[in-house]
Amino acid sequence: MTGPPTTTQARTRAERLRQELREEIVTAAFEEFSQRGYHDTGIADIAQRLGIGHGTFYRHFKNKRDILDHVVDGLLARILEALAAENAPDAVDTLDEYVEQCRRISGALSEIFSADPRVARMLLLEATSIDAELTERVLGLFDTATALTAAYFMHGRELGYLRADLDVDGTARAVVGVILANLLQGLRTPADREAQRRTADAGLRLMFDGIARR
Amino acid sequence: MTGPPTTTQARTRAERLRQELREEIVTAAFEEFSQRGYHDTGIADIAQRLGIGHGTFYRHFKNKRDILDHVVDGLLARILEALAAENAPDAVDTLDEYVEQCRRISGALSEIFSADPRVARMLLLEATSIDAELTERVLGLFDTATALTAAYFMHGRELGYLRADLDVDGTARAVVGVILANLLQGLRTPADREAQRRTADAGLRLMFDGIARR
DNA sequence: CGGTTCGGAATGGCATGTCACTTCCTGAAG
DNA sequence: CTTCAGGAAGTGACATGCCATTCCGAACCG
Repeated sequence: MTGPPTTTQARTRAERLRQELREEIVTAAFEEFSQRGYHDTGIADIAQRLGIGHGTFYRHFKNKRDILDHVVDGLLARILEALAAENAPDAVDTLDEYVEQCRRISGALSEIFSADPRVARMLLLEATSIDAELTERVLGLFDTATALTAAYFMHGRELGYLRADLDVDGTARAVVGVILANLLQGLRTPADREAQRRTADAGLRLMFDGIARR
Repeated sequence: MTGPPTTTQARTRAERLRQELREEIVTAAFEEFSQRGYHDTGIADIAQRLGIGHGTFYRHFKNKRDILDHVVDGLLARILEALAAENAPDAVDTLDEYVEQCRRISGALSEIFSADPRVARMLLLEATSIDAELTERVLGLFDTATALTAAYFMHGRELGYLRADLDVDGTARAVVGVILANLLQGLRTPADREAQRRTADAGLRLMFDGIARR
């Protein structure tokens, strides 16, 4: 009935140490995977980074694929948490409020992605090519983002501050594409935060006003 | 000085046959790589698909990585060709003409990507995780697309049919993101061409007019 | 018949996962 | 407070299987 606590506090000192090592392994694996790539990383590399024997690794994780899941779990959780925290389509009643809300979401995302380009590297470049199940989880994240966006659009269209003829679903997908463009910018110019901010701003402006002269 | 002809016509019958087989191998490799993934595909799989011994493979290509380059070369060439064929920023003098032009480009791209979802699979999901050089080539394609788009924007801003305060570069990146959204849609619903057309339309509309009520 | 191409058995190297052994920790008993 | 026993965690040599690549006898062409 108990089972080993995962995020919860561990009772005994030994348990706490064990838990700590587990997390260190996940972190080390993330670093190796996101930099060398999954296939070019050996269990030995992960172990060596921590100065442990690679046999020890297998005391904590079933196999290489298993830890990859844990790494991705952590990243997806962080992202979903950020999205969920800001999510409140019904609390937005005017265009200006929605712009503000989008800025908040944009900020929360760049908090995650700009702060560490390896996150985008891992999710966009690596995790999409391991197997169908993992690819599905990453693409599923995009679907989730699309759905969240679509909820805002639906609300805004009803309240009349968005175009009446807005194709909610198709446009939501396009907007997720704009977010993607920001992640790519983060991959291209990891150091240049300023460029990232400008791309984000341009994306937001495009989203609301388009490119045509009014 | 001669070197083996690649696209050119072959003199002798043997050379022609050899050239044909080369192309068949590239095609077979594309099919395997895009479906199973690069790492899960063995040279033997490619050879078997063609009913040749896998030793024969090495008569035509240096190694596994080598043929991957040829596969990607072919795909990139097709895409760049399509983009170059439609490219003519200076011939576009009004907003309507630019809309029309974008529709053409969008059409040319879906000609390639919607017709065969494996192209997007290969480039977006597989090719980004092999090594730095290949990743660079794929991301470089996005940069090229961004540059082409930016040229149109510059022109349109000068002629006054696009917003005067348009951030040319940042917005171009965002628009490439919208294109990316279309590719993802193609991956998600490969069979549903109608959904893809709707996403493309919504993307174009977003690009020109944004979501806000006018 | 030279020479060229084919094919698939053999090779080599490498990374994963196992296991028998060692080390360390902890809690209890003296 | 010290000692000790039991068990948990750590370790890295080793077994295993896999696959890219090589190589040489066979088939085939001209």
